[in-house]
Amino acid sequence: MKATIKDVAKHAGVSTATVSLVLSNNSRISQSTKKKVQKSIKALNYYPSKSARYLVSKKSGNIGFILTDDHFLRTEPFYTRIFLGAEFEAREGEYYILLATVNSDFDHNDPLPRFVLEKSVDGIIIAGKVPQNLIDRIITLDLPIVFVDYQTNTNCCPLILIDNVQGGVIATNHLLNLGHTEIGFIAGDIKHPSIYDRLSGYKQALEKKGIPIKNSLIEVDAKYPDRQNGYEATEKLISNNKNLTSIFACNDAMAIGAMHYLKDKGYKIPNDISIIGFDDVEVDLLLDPPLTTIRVPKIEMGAEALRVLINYMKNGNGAHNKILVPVELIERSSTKSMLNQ
Amino acid sequence: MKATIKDVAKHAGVSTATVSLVLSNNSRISQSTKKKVQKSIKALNYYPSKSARYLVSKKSGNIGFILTDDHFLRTEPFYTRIFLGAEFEAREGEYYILLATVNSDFDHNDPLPRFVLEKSVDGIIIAGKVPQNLIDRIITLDLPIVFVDYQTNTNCCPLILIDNVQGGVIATNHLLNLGHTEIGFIAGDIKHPSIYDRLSGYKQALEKKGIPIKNSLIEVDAKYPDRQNGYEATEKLISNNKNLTSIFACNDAMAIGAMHYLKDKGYKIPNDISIIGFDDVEVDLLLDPPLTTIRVPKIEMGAEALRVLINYMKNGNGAHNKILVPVELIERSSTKSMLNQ
DNA sequence: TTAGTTTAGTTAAACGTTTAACTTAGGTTG
DNA sequence: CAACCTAAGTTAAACGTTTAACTAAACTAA
Repeated sequence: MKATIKDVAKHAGVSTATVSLVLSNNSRISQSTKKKVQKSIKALNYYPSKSARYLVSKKSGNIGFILTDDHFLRTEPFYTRIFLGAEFEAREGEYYILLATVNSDFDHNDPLPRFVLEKSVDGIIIAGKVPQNLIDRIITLDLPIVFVDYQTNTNCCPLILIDNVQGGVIATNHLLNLGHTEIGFIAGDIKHPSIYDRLSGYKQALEKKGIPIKNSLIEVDAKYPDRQNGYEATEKLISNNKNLTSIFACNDAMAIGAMHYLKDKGYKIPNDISIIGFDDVEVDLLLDPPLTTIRVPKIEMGAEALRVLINYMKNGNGAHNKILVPVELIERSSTKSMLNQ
Repeated sequence: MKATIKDVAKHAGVSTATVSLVLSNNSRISQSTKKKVQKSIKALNYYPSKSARYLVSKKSGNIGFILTDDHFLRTEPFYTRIFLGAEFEAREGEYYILLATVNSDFDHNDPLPRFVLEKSVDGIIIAGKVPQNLIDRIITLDLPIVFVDYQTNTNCCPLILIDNVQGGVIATNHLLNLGHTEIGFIAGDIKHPSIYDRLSGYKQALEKKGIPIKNSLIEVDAKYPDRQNGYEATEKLISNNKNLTSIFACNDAMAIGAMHYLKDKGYKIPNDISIIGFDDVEVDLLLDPPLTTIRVPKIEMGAEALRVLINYMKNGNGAHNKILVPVELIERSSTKSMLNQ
């Protein structure tokens, strides 16, 4: 049978309160007693009952993690990594993470995730774009929430965001520095804040160099930034821009689609056309050529989200924090200089 | 403030015991009282406190889900789907699922997942191959466990397995029926029971047709069944078998690698060589040509694992159950008949 | 010496359920 | 009509913690 605090107390010859105080590292307990109690805890393999503990503290010890199921099931693990980052961070801590996926067309009579209905979480992480009406409903519950990789209009909660604008600048500058001036930009879902920001970065970088922005170089009509749409966007891009020498894809999935299209049509990468992606997903390395991209620290973002949430829960501060996670250029072989040709 | 059972009892003019009995649908309560209480529950938006409930029942209400992190992060979502299947199944039920990933080189002084140490789960699902010493240690805890998609030598727990032998037979028969006789088999990690079984199916099908099994057609030296190894295995296979007309890859990832190799070398699929995979992951449809494969019902397996576990936990039976989940042939365009050429 | 302070604990109530044991009012039997 | 049964509840203990309030001993200061 599982040992209880009473067993430990008896074993150590103290009261249960003392054991509890040792557990919470209270200074009222002498070193010698503390040692003694800790020995008993070890000896009996005692772990405090969460239920009993949370009963009195009125907490649940759980944190909810919400995202849409298609994000969770994305072919290239992106949100899965963010989730795992949170999981890693929670490993040593005192919280468990409960995952819930919602449908991406979640509507106002779909039920909220069970853990929020049942109030079994003390805080929530929302990852990626989720339906607005989900947010609206969840926000009324006044649970601490942090958003990761999604910027909502509600200015209520800490935000952990990729520095997308800066990423767009870095990617575009990389191509500019290589001597490219005809740089295509392909994306899906331009209303998505992240993608919009990447495009802004692209524009900023061009403007700074005094290069005019051509609309024909910007292909952002796809609905979703996946491989298939990358393929098709590239097709349009190429047919409208005969002098194109490089492509900045809003994410790696679209970049991969672009590579497929170009290969199919006999273009050599990077000799004919350079490609840079965004995200840095695992397969990039397996591609031929390996894809130059902007690395997003996914695991780290998940961990950061958890840290920020816990701090927010404990101290109540940081509600308006907006953390921009820096990105970095990962130079591989899909981009090449135009200069020394 | 959150409503408690006392609030409900007061609101409905009954005792707290009555409310509790209504909650558990006890027949001792009259219809009229039941209605009244349910109304109060709704009115107060009452949800029973898990902590209080589990305190007395000595349960945790949680189920642990364990897999290795590289499985969780597989490029093509496979275990992620199994997990999601369990999550879907748990949605309406009374359990929460706690995920823990372990390192694939987990060794005997790595700590067990926190939820098992802290005894915060009532049962465990183990998905995919995990290190044996993890299993050995976890098994001593006498928690109910079910394994999904992994067959361990310990004969202790319900098993949810893909019918890999049958899958191997179906895949091979498909190629045989199309007139192929030179069928290559590529795999990684042949010690993995699933892969071993798929090869068995391959052999069985050939034997049944009276076709001799040639070792040169079987390429199973890779360490892990991923794209890269699929690429390389195909290279060896081709160089050793000039008359090869078809390939059965042990999974889709290797099949995709094989397709890359063949395309790189100028082979036409399926005209020159037919390929069939195994798993049915999402990208198969995006390939050119779309990949013929053996579909594994991943979501369904996860759901089944949860159902079996819950039944095992509640009724204690089925410890030696071994559920073979049937697979089906998904015929797309990467395989083609040799007959009418 | 006395009153006050500090240290290192202990006591007991409280958290919100479940459930075995009890109660009470009406039947039903023989 | 006594004895028993049944239906529909109620009472109260128990689950394993935390923590505010208390205590007792040892020390300190005047």
